[in-house]
Amino acid sequence: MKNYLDVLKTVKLFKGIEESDLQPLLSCLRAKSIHYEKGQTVFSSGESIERFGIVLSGQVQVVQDDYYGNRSILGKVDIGNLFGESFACAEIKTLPVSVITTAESELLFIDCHRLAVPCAKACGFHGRLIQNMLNIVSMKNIALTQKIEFTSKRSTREKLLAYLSAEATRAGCSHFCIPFNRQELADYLSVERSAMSAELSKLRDDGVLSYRKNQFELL
Amino acid sequence: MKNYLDVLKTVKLFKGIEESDLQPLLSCLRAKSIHYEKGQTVFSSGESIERFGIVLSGQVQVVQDDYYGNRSILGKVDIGNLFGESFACAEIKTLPVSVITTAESELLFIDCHRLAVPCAKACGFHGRLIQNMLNIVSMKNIALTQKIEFTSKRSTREKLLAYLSAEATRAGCSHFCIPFNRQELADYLSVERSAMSAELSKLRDDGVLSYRKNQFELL
DNA sequence: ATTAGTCGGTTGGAATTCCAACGGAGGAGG
DNA sequence: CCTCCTCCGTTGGAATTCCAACCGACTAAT
Repeated sequence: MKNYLDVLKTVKLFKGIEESDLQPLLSCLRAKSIHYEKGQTVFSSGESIERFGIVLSGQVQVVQDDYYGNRSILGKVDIGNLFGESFACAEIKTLPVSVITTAESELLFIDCHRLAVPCAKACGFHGRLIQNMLNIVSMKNIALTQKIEFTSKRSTREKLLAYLSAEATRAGCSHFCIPFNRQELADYLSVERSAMSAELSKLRDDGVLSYRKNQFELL
Repeated sequence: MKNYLDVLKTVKLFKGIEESDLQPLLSCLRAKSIHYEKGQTVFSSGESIERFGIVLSGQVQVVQDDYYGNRSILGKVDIGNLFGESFACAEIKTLPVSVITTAESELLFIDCHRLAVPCAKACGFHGRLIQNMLNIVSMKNIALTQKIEFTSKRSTREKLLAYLSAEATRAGCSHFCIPFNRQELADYLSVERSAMSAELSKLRDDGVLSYRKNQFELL
Protein backbone atom coordinates (compact mmCIF):
# COMPACT_ATOMS: atom_id res chain seq x y z
CA MET A 1 0.00 0.00 0.00
CA LYS A 2 1.19 3.48 -0.83
CA ASN A 3 1.65 5.67 2.19
CA TYR A 4 0.47 8.83 0.43
CA LEU A 5 3.04 11.01 2.18
CA ASP A 6 2.96 13.49 -0.70
CA VAL A 7 -0.78 13.94 -0.20
CA LEU A 8 -0.63 14.09 3.59
CA LYS A 9 1.88 16.92 3.41
CA THR A 10 -0.70 19.09 1.67
CA VAL A 11 -3.56 18.40 4.07
CA LYS A 12 -4.37 21.53 6.04
CA LEU A 13 -5.18 19.50 9.10
CA PHE A 14 -1.52 18.51 9.29
CA LYS A 15 -0.09 21.95 8.61
CA GLY A 16 2.96 22.69 10.71
CA ILE A 17 3.63 19.05 11.48
CA GLU A 18 6.93 17.57 10.45
CA GLU A 19 6.88 14.99 7.73
CA SER A 20 8.69 12.56 9.99
CA ASP A 21 6.04 13.00 12.67
CA LEU A 22 3.17 12.11 10.37
CA GLN A 23 3.33 8.35 10.69
CA PRO A 24 3.57 8.32 14.51
CA LEU A 25 0.76 10.86 14.60
CA LEU A 26 -1.49 8.74 12.43
CA SER A 27 -0.95 5.69 14.56
CA CYS A 28 -1.54 7.76 17.70
CA LEU A 29 -4.86 8.78 16.13
CA ARG A 30 -5.51 5.19 15.06
CA ALA A 31 -6.20 6.50 11.58
CA LYS A 32 -7.43 3.83 9.19
CA SER A 33 -7.15 3.85 5.47
CA ILE A 34 -9.83 2.10 3.45
CA HIS A 35 -10.02 1.41 -0.24
CA TYR A 36 -13.28 2.01 -2.11
CA GLU A 37 -14.45 1.24 -5.61
CA LYS A 38 -16.25 3.86 -7.66
CA GLY A 39 -19.86 4.43 -6.64
CA GLN A 40 -19.65 2.96 -3.15
CA THR A 41 -21.34 4.54 -0.18
CA VAL A 42 -18.97 5.85 2.47
CA PHE A 43 -21.46 7.41 4.87
CA SER A 44 -25.21 6.88 4.72
CA SER A 45 -27.71 9.54 5.70
CA GLY A 46 -29.40 8.59 8.94
CA GLU A 47 -26.39 7.00 10.56
CA SER A 48 -24.28 8.56 13.28
CA ILE A 49 -20.63 9.12 12.54
CA GLU A 50 -17.73 9.57 14.90
CA ARG A 51 -15.05 9.76 12.26
CA PHE A 52 -14.37 12.09 9.43
CA GLY A 53 -12.49 11.30 6.24
CA ILE A 54 -9.59 12.57 4.20
CA VAL A 55 -9.38 11.86 0.48
CA LEU A 56 -5.97 10.32 -0.27
CA SER A 57 -6.86 9.43 -3.85
CA GLY A 58 -9.93 9.61 -6.01
CA GLN A 59 -12.90 11.80 -5.14
CA VAL A 60 -16.08 11.70 -3.08
CA GLN A 61 -19.37 13.54 -3.36
CA VAL A 62 -21.56 14.79 -0.56
CA VAL A 63 -25.17 14.31 -1.59
CA GLN A 64 -28.53 14.91 -0.03
CA ASP A 65 -31.86 13.24 -0.68
CA ASP A 66 -34.91 15.30 0.12
CA TYR A 67 -38.26 14.14 1.41
CA TYR A 68 -39.36 13.11 -2.07
CA GLY A 69 -36.19 11.22 -2.83
CA ASN A 70 -34.65 13.77 -5.17
CA ARG A 71 -30.90 13.67 -4.82
CA SER A 72 -28.84 16.86 -5.01
CA ILE A 73 -25.08 17.21 -4.95
CA LEU A 74 -23.88 19.46 -2.16
CA GLY A 75 -20.23 19.35 -3.07
CA LYS A 76 -17.27 17.42 -4.32
CA VAL A 77 -14.25 16.66 -2.19
CA ASP A 78 -10.92 16.26 -3.95
CA ILE A 79 -7.58 14.82 -2.93
CA GLY A 80 -6.18 16.27 0.29
CA ASN A 81 -9.49 17.57 1.58
CA LEU A 82 -11.69 16.59 4.50
CA PHE A 83 -15.28 15.46 4.51
CA GLY A 84 -17.78 14.87 7.27
CA GLU A 85 -15.69 16.72 9.83
CA SER A 86 -18.52 19.08 10.82
CA PHE A 87 -20.95 16.25 11.34
CA ALA A 88 -18.47 14.16 13.30
CA CYS A 89 -17.37 17.08 15.49
CA ALA A 90 -20.94 18.23 16.06
CA GLU A 91 -21.84 14.77 17.30
CA ILE A 92 -24.91 14.72 15.10
CA LYS A 93 -27.16 11.75 15.81
CA THR A 94 -28.51 11.35 12.30
CA LEU A 95 -26.42 12.34 9.35
CA PRO A 96 -28.50 14.50 6.96
CA VAL A 97 -26.29 13.72 3.96
CA SER A 98 -24.61 10.77 2.31
CA VAL A 99 -21.08 10.48 1.01
CA ILE A 100 -20.32 8.39 -2.06
CA THR A 101 -17.21 7.80 -4.10
CA THR A 102 -17.22 9.08 -7.68
CA ALA A 103 -14.04 7.18 -8.48
CA GLU A 104 -11.91 4.43 -7.08
CA SER A 105 -10.62 6.06 -3.90
CA GLU A 106 -8.38 5.61 -0.91
CA LEU A 107 -9.89 7.28 2.15
CA LEU A 108 -8.31 7.91 5.54
CA PHE A 109 -10.59 7.94 8.57
CA ILE A 110 -9.89 9.61 11.88
CA ASP A 111 -11.92 9.41 15.05
CA CYS A 112 -13.03 12.85 16.18
CA HIS A 113 -12.79 12.09 19.88
CA ARG A 114 -9.29 10.79 19.52
CA LEU A 115 -8.40 14.03 17.84
CA ALA A 116 -10.08 16.29 20.37
CA VAL A 117 -8.91 14.56 23.51
CA PRO A 118 -5.17 14.87 24.09
CA CYS A 119 -3.61 11.44 24.27
CA ALA A 120 -2.14 10.15 27.48
CA LYS A 121 1.37 10.47 26.14
CA ALA A 122 0.60 14.12 25.46
CA CYS A 123 2.34 13.91 22.12
CA GLY A 124 3.49 17.26 20.93
CA PHE A 125 1.63 17.39 17.66
CA HIS A 126 -1.72 16.97 19.27
CA GLY A 127 -2.08 20.60 20.26
CA ARG A 128 -1.19 21.67 16.78
CA LEU A 129 -3.69 19.24 15.32
CA ILE A 130 -6.52 20.57 17.44
CA GLN A 131 -5.66 24.10 16.53
CA ASN A 132 -5.61 23.19 12.85
CA MET A 133 -9.00 21.55 13.10
CA LEU A 134 -10.52 24.53 14.89
CA ASN A 135 -8.95 26.67 12.24
CA ILE A 136 -10.44 24.74 9.35
CA VAL A 137 -13.94 24.63 10.77
CA SER A 138 -13.85 28.29 11.81
CA MET A 139 -12.65 29.50 8.45
CA LYS A 140 -15.40 27.56 6.75
CA ASN A 141 -17.76 29.19 9.17
CA ILE A 142 -16.62 32.67 8.27
CA ALA A 143 -16.82 31.95 4.56
CA LEU A 144 -20.36 30.62 4.91
CA THR A 145 -21.47 33.59 6.97
CA GLN A 146 -20.12 35.98 4.41
CA LYS A 147 -21.81 34.19 1.55
CA ILE A 148 -25.11 34.43 3.40
CA GLU A 149 -24.62 38.16 3.89
CA PHE A 150 -24.31 38.58 0.14
CA THR A 151 -27.03 36.26 -1.03
CA SER A 152 -29.58 37.48 1.49
CA LYS A 153 -29.68 40.90 -0.13
CA ARG A 154 -32.88 41.55 -2.04
CA SER A 155 -31.66 42.53 -5.48
CA THR A 156 -28.90 41.51 -7.83
CA ARG A 157 -27.48 45.00 -7.56
CA GLU A 158 -27.25 44.85 -3.80
CA LYS A 159 -25.74 41.39 -3.88
CA LEU A 160 -23.07 42.56 -6.27
CA LEU A 161 -22.28 45.65 -4.24
CA ALA A 162 -22.15 43.70 -1.01
CA TYR A 163 -19.77 41.18 -2.52
CA LEU A 164 -17.59 43.67 -4.32
CA SER A 165 -17.30 46.03 -1.39
CA ALA A 166 -16.31 43.10 0.81
CA GLU A 167 -13.61 42.20 -1.69
CA ALA A 168 -12.43 45.80 -1.77
CA THR A 169 -12.31 45.90 2.00
CA ARG A 170 -10.41 42.65 2.11
CA ALA A 171 -7.93 43.82 -0.50
CA GLY A 172 -7.58 47.06 1.41
CA CYS A 173 -7.80 48.84 -1.91
CA SER A 174 -10.50 50.04 -4.29
CA HIS A 175 -8.82 48.10 -7.07
CA PHE A 176 -8.90 44.30 -6.84
CA CYS A 177 -9.35 41.00 -8.65
CA ILE A 178 -12.06 38.45 -7.97
CA PRO A 179 -11.50 34.67 -8.09
CA PHE A 180 -14.58 33.97 -10.22
CA ASN A 181 -15.59 34.26 -13.82
CA ARG A 182 -19.09 35.55 -14.52
CA GLN A 183 -20.87 32.23 -14.36
CA GLU A 184 -19.15 31.27 -11.14
CA LEU A 185 -19.89 34.62 -9.56
CA ALA A 186 -23.54 34.31 -10.57
CA ASP A 187 -23.71 30.84 -9.03
CA TYR A 188 -22.00 32.04 -5.87
CA LEU A 189 -24.45 34.93 -5.48
CA SER A 190 -27.43 32.81 -6.55
CA VAL A 191 -28.42 35.04 -9.45
CA GLU A 192 -28.74 34.75 -13.19
CA ARG A 193 -25.56 35.25 -15.14
CA SER A 194 -27.18 37.40 -17.82
CA ALA A 195 -29.10 39.50 -15.32
CA MET A 196 -25.91 39.96 -13.37
CA SER A 197 -24.01 41.03 -16.46
CA ALA A 198 -26.73 43.55 -17.21
CA GLU A 199 -26.58 44.88 -13.67
CA LEU A 200 -22.80 45.18 -13.84
CA SER A 201 -23.17 47.26 -16.98
CA LYS A 202 -25.72 49.47 -15.27
CA LEU A 203 -23.44 49.94 -12.27
CA ARG A 204 -20.68 50.97 -14.65
CA ASP A 205 -22.99 53.41 -16.43
CA ASP A 206 -24.04 54.81 -13.07
CA GLY A 207 -20.42 55.51 -12.30
CA VAL A 208 -20.35 53.23 -9.27
CA LEU A 209 -17.57 51.00 -10.51
CA SER A 210 -15.42 50.04 -13.45
CA TYR A 211 -14.16 46.66 -14.50
CA ARG A 212 -12.44 44.61 -17.10
CA LYS A 213 -12.56 40.85 -16.95
CA ASN A 214 -12.19 39.95 -13.29
CA GLN A 215 -10.48 43.18 -12.31
CA PHE A 216 -12.77 45.61 -10.55
CA GLU A 217 -12.55 49.09 -9.11
CA LEU A 218 -15.08 50.81 -6.87
CA LEU A 219 -15.36 54.54 -7.52
CA MET B 1 -17.63 41.49 41.58
CA LYS B 2 -20.27 38.88 40.94
CA ASN B 3 -18.86 35.56 39.82
CA TYR B 4 -21.74 34.85 37.42
CA LEU B 5 -21.78 31.15 38.27
CA ASP B 6 -25.44 30.92 37.29
CA VAL B 7 -24.60 32.22 33.83
CA LEU B 8 -21.48 30.11 33.39
CA LYS B 9 -23.48 26.97 34.11
CA THR B 10 -25.60 27.65 31.02
CA VAL B 11 -22.72 28.33 28.65
CA LYS B 12 -22.46 25.54 26.08
CA LEU B 13 -18.69 25.81 26.05
CA PHE B 14 -18.66 24.58 29.64
CA LYS B 15 -21.19 21.81 29.18
CA GLY B 16 -20.31 18.69 31.11
CA ILE B 17 -17.94 20.50 33.45
CA GLU B 18 -18.65 20.37 37.15
CA GLU B 19 -19.68 23.62 38.77
CA SER B 20 -16.85 23.24 41.26
CA ASP B 21 -14.34 22.90 38.44
CA LEU B 22 -15.36 26.15 36.74
CA GLN B 23 -13.25 28.52 38.77
CA PRO B 24 -10.03 26.49 38.50
CA LEU B 25 -10.74 26.06 34.80
CA LEU B 26 -11.15 29.79 34.24
CA SER B 27 -7.92 30.57 35.98
CA CYS B 28 -6.17 27.83 34.01
CA LEU B 29 -7.45 29.56 30.88
CA ARG B 30 -6.46 32.96 32.30
CA ALA B 31 -9.97 34.15 31.49
CA LYS B 32 -10.46 37.85 32.13
CA SER B 33 -13.72 39.57 32.84
CA ILE B 34 -14.08 43.18 31.73
CA HIS B 35 -16.86 45.66 32.40
CA TYR B 36 -18.20 47.81 29.57
CA GLU B 37 -20.60 50.72 29.43
CA LYS B 38 -23.33 50.83 26.82
CA GLY B 39 -22.14 51.72 23.32
CA GLN B 40 -18.48 50.87 23.81
CA THR B 41 -16.45 49.08 21.16
CA VAL B 42 -15.24 45.64 22.18
CA PHE B 43 -13.55 44.57 18.95
CA SER B 44 -12.79 46.92 16.07
CA SER B 45 -12.84 45.81 12.45
CA GLY B 46 -9.34 45.64 11.08
CA GLU B 47 -7.68 44.44 14.23
CA SER B 48 -6.49 40.90 14.85
CA ILE B 49 -8.00 39.05 17.78
CA GLU B 50 -6.71 36.09 19.72
CA ARG B 51 -9.50 35.95 22.21
CA PHE B 52 -13.19 35.43 21.99
CA GLY B 53 -15.83 36.65 24.39
CA ILE B 54 -18.70 35.35 26.46
CA VAL B 55 -21.54 37.65 27.49
CA LEU B 56 -22.00 37.41 31.26
CA SER B 57 -24.45 40.29 31.44
CA GLY B 58 -25.85 42.80 29.02
CA GLN B 59 -25.70 42.31 25.26
CA VAL B 60 -23.36 42.93 22.35
CA GLN B 61 -23.95 43.44 18.65
CA VAL B 62 -21.83 42.22 15.78
CA VAL B 63 -21.85 44.92 13.11
CA GLN B 64 -20.26 45.38 9.74
CA ASP B 65 -19.42 48.55 7.86
CA ASP B 66 -19.28 48.24 4.10
CA TYR B 67 -17.03 50.06 1.68
CA TYR B 68 -19.30 53.11 1.71
CA GLY B 69 -19.54 53.25 5.48
CA ASN B 70 -23.05 51.86 5.79
CA ARG B 71 -23.34 49.88 8.97
CA SER B 72 -25.42 46.72 9.12
CA ILE B 73 -26.16 44.54 12.12
CA LEU B 74 -25.13 40.94 11.62
CA GLY B 75 -26.44 39.66 14.90
CA LYS B 76 -27.05 40.15 18.57
CA VAL B 77 -25.38 38.09 21.25
CA ASP B 78 -27.23 37.60 24.52
CA ILE B 79 -26.22 36.40 27.94
CA GLY B 80 -24.43 33.06 27.98
CA ASN B 81 -23.43 33.14 24.34
CA LEU B 82 -20.07 33.43 22.60
CA PHE B 83 -18.89 36.03 20.12
CA GLY B 84 -15.83 36.29 17.93
CA GLU B 85 -14.91 32.64 18.43
CA SER B 86 -14.78 31.90 14.70
CA PHE B 87 -12.50 34.83 14.02
CA ALA B 88 -10.24 34.05 16.92
CA CYS B 89 -10.01 30.35 16.08
CA ALA B 90 -9.48 31.04 12.39
CA GLU B 91 -6.55 33.29 13.25
CA ILE B 92 -7.89 35.98 10.96
CA LYS B 93 -5.43 38.84 10.48
CA THR B 94 -7.98 41.58 9.98
CA LEU B 95 -11.35 41.33 11.63
CA PRO B 96 -14.10 42.07 9.07
CA VAL B 97 -16.65 43.05 11.72
CA SER B 98 -16.87 45.12 14.87
CA VAL B 99 -18.43 44.20 18.19
CA ILE B 100 -20.13 46.84 20.30
CA THR B 101 -22.11 46.76 23.53
CA THR B 102 -25.79 47.67 23.32
CA ALA B 103 -26.07 47.81 27.09
CA GLU B 104 -23.86 47.96 30.14
CA SER B 105 -22.18 44.56 29.98
CA GLU B 106 -19.79 42.22 31.70
CA LEU B 107 -17.75 40.25 29.18
CA LEU B 108 -15.46 37.31 29.77
CA PHE B 109 -12.50 36.88 27.43
CA ILE B 110 -10.64 33.66 26.73
CA ASP B 111 -7.50 33.21 24.70
CA CYS B 112 -8.06 30.79 21.85
CA HIS B 113 -4.57 29.31 21.95
CA ARG B 114 -4.81 28.66 25.64
CA LEU B 115 -8.00 26.79 24.96
CA ALA B 116 -6.67 24.76 22.06
CA VAL B 117 -3.35 23.79 23.53
CA PRO B 118 -3.63 21.40 26.46
CA CYS B 119 -2.06 22.94 29.52
CA ALA B 120 1.11 21.47 31.03
CA LYS B 121 -0.82 20.16 34.00
CA ALA B 122 -3.07 18.34 31.55
CA CYS B 123 -6.10 19.30 33.56
CA GLY B 124 -9.00 16.98 32.98
CA PHE B 125 -11.52 19.54 31.77
CA HIS B 126 -9.36 20.67 28.93
CA GLY B 127 -10.28 17.82 26.64
CA ARG B 128 -13.92 18.39 27.32
CA LEU B 129 -13.54 22.07 26.62
CA ILE B 130 -11.91 21.49 23.27
CA GLN B 131 -14.60 19.05 22.30
CA ASN B 132 -17.29 21.54 23.30
CA MET B 133 -15.68 24.25 21.22
CA LEU B 134 -15.39 22.01 18.17
CA ASN B 135 -18.97 21.08 18.77
CA ILE B 136 -20.20 24.66 18.86
CA VAL B 137 -18.36 25.77 15.76
CA SER B 138 -19.31 22.63 13.84
CA MET B 139 -22.97 22.91 14.66
CA LYS B 140 -22.98 26.51 13.57
CA ASN B 141 -21.35 25.31 10.39
CA ILE B 142 -24.04 22.76 9.71
CA ALA B 143 -26.79 25.27 10.38
CA LEU B 144 -25.23 27.79 8.01
CA THR B 145 -24.77 25.20 5.27
CA GLN B 146 -28.36 24.17 5.54
CA LYS B 147 -29.61 27.73 5.38
CA ILE B 148 -27.59 28.26 2.23
CA GLU B 149 -29.12 25.17 0.68
CA PHE B 150 -32.57 26.60 1.22
CA THR B 151 -31.94 30.19 0.22
CA SER B 152 -29.96 29.31 -2.90
CA LYS B 153 -33.05 27.78 -4.51
CA ARG B 154 -34.44 29.87 -7.34
CA SER B 155 -38.07 30.33 -6.34
CA THR B 156 -40.03 30.88 -3.16
CA ARG B 157 -41.79 27.58 -3.76
CA GLU B 158 -38.53 25.66 -3.97
CA LYS B 159 -37.15 27.39 -0.90
CA LEU B 160 -40.20 26.45 1.08
CA LEU B 161 -40.16 22.86 -0.08
CA ALA B 162 -36.46 22.51 0.62
CA TYR B 163 -36.90 23.88 4.11
CA LEU B 164 -40.04 21.96 4.95
CA SER B 165 -38.77 18.67 3.62
CA ALA B 166 -35.61 19.11 5.67
CA GLU B 167 -37.75 19.68 8.74
CA ALA B 168 -39.81 16.61 7.93
CA THR B 169 -36.68 14.55 7.51
CA ARG B 170 -35.29 15.84 10.77
CA ALA B 171 -38.52 15.12 12.61
CA GLY B 172 -38.55 11.71 11.01
CA CYS B 173 -42.24 12.26 10.36
CA SER B 174 -44.40 13.97 7.75
CA HIS B 175 -46.09 15.91 10.53
CA PHE B 176 -43.98 18.51 12.35
CA CYS B 177 -43.81 21.99 13.87
CA ILE B 178 -41.49 24.76 12.77
CA PRO B 179 -39.81 27.20 15.17
CA PHE B 180 -40.75 30.30 13.18
CA ASN B 181 -43.78 32.43 12.61
CA ARG B 182 -44.43 33.60 9.04
CA GLN B 183 -42.34 36.75 9.22
CA GLU B 184 -39.41 34.93 10.77
CA LEU B 185 -39.60 32.14 8.23
CA ALA B 186 -39.67 34.68 5.40
CA ASP B 187 -36.61 36.41 6.84
CA TYR B 188 -34.83 33.10 7.28
CA LEU B 189 -35.50 32.09 3.68
CA SER B 190 -34.86 35.61 2.37
CA VAL B 191 -38.26 36.01 0.74
CA GLU B 192 -41.24 38.29 1.08
CA ARG B 193 -43.69 37.36 3.77
CA SER B 194 -46.74 38.00 1.63
CA ALA B 195 -45.34 36.20 -1.38
CA MET B 196 -44.46 33.31 0.87
CA SER B 197 -47.95 33.21 2.33
CA ALA B 198 -49.38 33.15 -1.16
CA GLU B 199 -47.05 30.34 -2.15
CA LEU B 200 -48.01 28.35 0.93
CA SER B 201 -51.65 28.67 -0.04
CA LYS B 202 -50.86 27.51 -3.53
CA LEU B 203 -48.94 24.52 -2.21
CA ARG B 204 -51.93 23.65 -0.08
CA ASP B 205 -54.27 23.99 -3.07
CA ASP B 206 -51.94 21.82 -5.10
CA GLY B 207 -52.25 19.13 -2.48
CA VAL B 208 -48.57 19.15 -1.63
CA LEU B 209 -48.98 19.97 2.03
CA SER B 210 -51.35 21.06 4.72
CA TYR B 211 -50.76 23.39 7.64
CA ARG B 212 -52.27 25.29 10.48
CA LYS B 213 -50.23 27.91 12.27
CA ASN B 214 -46.73 26.50 12.57
CA GLN B 215 -47.80 22.86 12.27
CA PHE B 216 -47.12 21.39 8.85
CA GLU B 217 -47.67 18.12 7.11
CA LEU B 218 -46.20 17.00 3.82
CA LEU B 219 -48.55 14.86 1.74
C1' DA C 1 -6.54 31.43 -42.13
C1' DT C 2 -10.18 28.72 -40.56
C1' DT C 3 -12.79 26.57 -37.16
C1' DA C 4 -14.54 25.54 -32.81
C1' DG C 5 -15.11 26.71 -28.17
C1' DT C 6 -15.46 29.74 -24.20
C1' DC C 7 -16.74 33.90 -22.12
C1' DG C 8 -19.21 38.06 -21.41
C1' DG C 9 -22.71 41.60 -22.80
C1' DT C 10 -27.34 42.59 -24.71
C1' DT C 11 -32.21 42.08 -25.49
C1' DG C 12 -37.24 41.22 -25.14
C1' DG C 13 -41.02 38.82 -23.47
C1' DA C 14 -42.60 35.57 -19.83
C1' DA C 15 -42.71 34.61 -15.13
C1' DT C 16 -41.94 35.77 -10.57
C1' DT C 17 -41.30 38.68 -6.80
C1' DC C 18 -41.85 42.89 -4.43
C1' DC C 19 -44.63 46.23 -2.19
C1' DA C 20 -48.35 48.51 0.01
C1' DA C 21 -52.58 47.98 1.49
C1' DC C 22 -56.57 45.69 3.21
C1' DG C 23 -59.35 42.47 5.95
C1' DG C 24 -60.35 38.67 8.97
C1' DA C 25 -59.17 35.61 12.90
C1' DG C 26 -57.76 35.23 17.43
C1' DG C 27 -55.84 36.79 21.91
C1' DA C 28 -55.27 40.12 25.82
C1' DG C 29 -57.07 43.40 28.71
C1' DG C 30 -60.42 46.50 30.39
C1' DC D 1 -68.70 43.15 24.83
C1' DC D 2 -65.50 46.14 22.95
C1' DT D 3 -61.05 47.74 21.60
C1' DC D 4 -56.47 47.16 20.50
C1' DC D 5 -53.02 44.48 18.65
C1' DT D 6 -50.62 40.84 16.27
C1' DC D 7 -50.46 37.46 12.89
C1' DC D 8 -51.60 35.72 8.54
C1' DG D 9 -53.76 35.38 3.96
C1' DT D 10 -55.16 37.96 -0.20
C1' DT D 11 -54.87 41.09 -4.00
C1' DG D 12 -53.29 43.97 -7.90
C1' DG D 13 -50.06 46.73 -10.10
C1' DA D 14 -45.06 47.94 -10.28
C1' DA D 15 -40.56 46.32 -10.48
C1' DT D 16 -37.35 42.82 -10.99
C1' DT D 17 -35.67 38.54 -12.39
C1' DC D 18 -35.61 34.64 -15.29
C1' DC D 19 -34.88 32.52 -19.63
C1' DA D 20 -33.53 31.66 -24.22
C1' DA D 21 -31.32 33.33 -27.75
C1' DC D 22 -27.98 35.95 -30.17
C1' DC D 23 -23.63 38.44 -31.04
C1' DG D 24 -18.91 39.88 -30.72
C1' DA D 25 -14.26 39.21 -28.66
C1' DC D 26 -10.79 36.28 -27.67
C1' DT D 27 -8.17 31.81 -27.53
C1' DA D 28 -6.46 27.47 -28.97
C1' DA D 29 -5.97 23.99 -32.30
C1' DT D 30 -5.64 22.44 -37.04
